[in-house]
Amino acid sequence: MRIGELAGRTGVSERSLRYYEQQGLLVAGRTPGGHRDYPEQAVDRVIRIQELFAAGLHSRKIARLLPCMRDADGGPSERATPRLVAELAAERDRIDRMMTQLAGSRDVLDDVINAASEPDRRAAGADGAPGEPAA
Amino acid sequence: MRIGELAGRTGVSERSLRYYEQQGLLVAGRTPGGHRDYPEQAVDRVIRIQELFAAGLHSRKIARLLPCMRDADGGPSERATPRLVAELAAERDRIDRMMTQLAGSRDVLDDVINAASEPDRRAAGADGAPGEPAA
DNA sequence: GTAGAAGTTAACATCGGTGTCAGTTTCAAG
DNA sequence: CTTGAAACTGACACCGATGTTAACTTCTAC
Repeated sequence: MRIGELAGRTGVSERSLRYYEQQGLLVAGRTPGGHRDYPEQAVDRVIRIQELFAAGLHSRKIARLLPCMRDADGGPSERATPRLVAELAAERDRIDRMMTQLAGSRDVLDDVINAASEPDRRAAGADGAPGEPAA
Repeated sequence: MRIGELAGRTGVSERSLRYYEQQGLLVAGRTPGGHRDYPEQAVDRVIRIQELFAAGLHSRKIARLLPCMRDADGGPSERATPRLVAELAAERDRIDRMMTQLAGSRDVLDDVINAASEPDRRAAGADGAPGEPAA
């Protein structure tokens, strides 16, 4: 498929797809005229790349990681070097910590959102019971 | 406490603490000489701010959010406007999606890490059974 | 009082993925 | 062939939290 279709199906801009290729994250065939031609599996790969970016990995690390992960495409799947394994373990721990933080922030947001639609307890207790007995 | 101590206790650089104040996220008293003087609760607040940054919120939105969240300090806690609530709900949904993505990426990393320490199954099945029967 | 640690302001740099514009070329359909 | 959509390359801009440096002031302990 061509870059426009891949962009549409993944939600990733053409600009980014070209950037991924430049960084060695994505390989594309070429038509005789020089247009990129992507295989079907590129869709999954692009989504994976996006997820890894979202997880805070940099393109260089992703580039080293990609050949080691066997996705559905069943590629050769290299073995990660001890050095890379150590780096990835650190990344994974960082991601774990980030998930914990995200959960905390999400709860904070929920709290504020819920408080905004509560009936108004100005000087009421923390419970959800109806407000102070009218005088 | 002074900025150095706050930085040490929160793990946030002095630079960032001053930036937080500039953005209206953090209030500090001043000594007669102009040095910042933080209350004890600043520690919790800074950690919250860091979490919200990690969650992808921008300083401006955090600045609007902060007066609406009642933390342990039991501040007045304003009520969020409908507009803000809508924005925060969007942020929360985004955070939820991000958590899902993070979990996916973490699993990918675990996969690669584990594969690197596996016994070697070159042409073996997907199961963990001992390799091919010797000839 | 004095020295050195710690704090202050201001300005500039960085990082890296992405947006955008410009000028050219290719593709596909009439 | 022609024409308009789509793709190509290359360059520049941006965002925004944080690092860093510089020149100066305040605090603290002797």
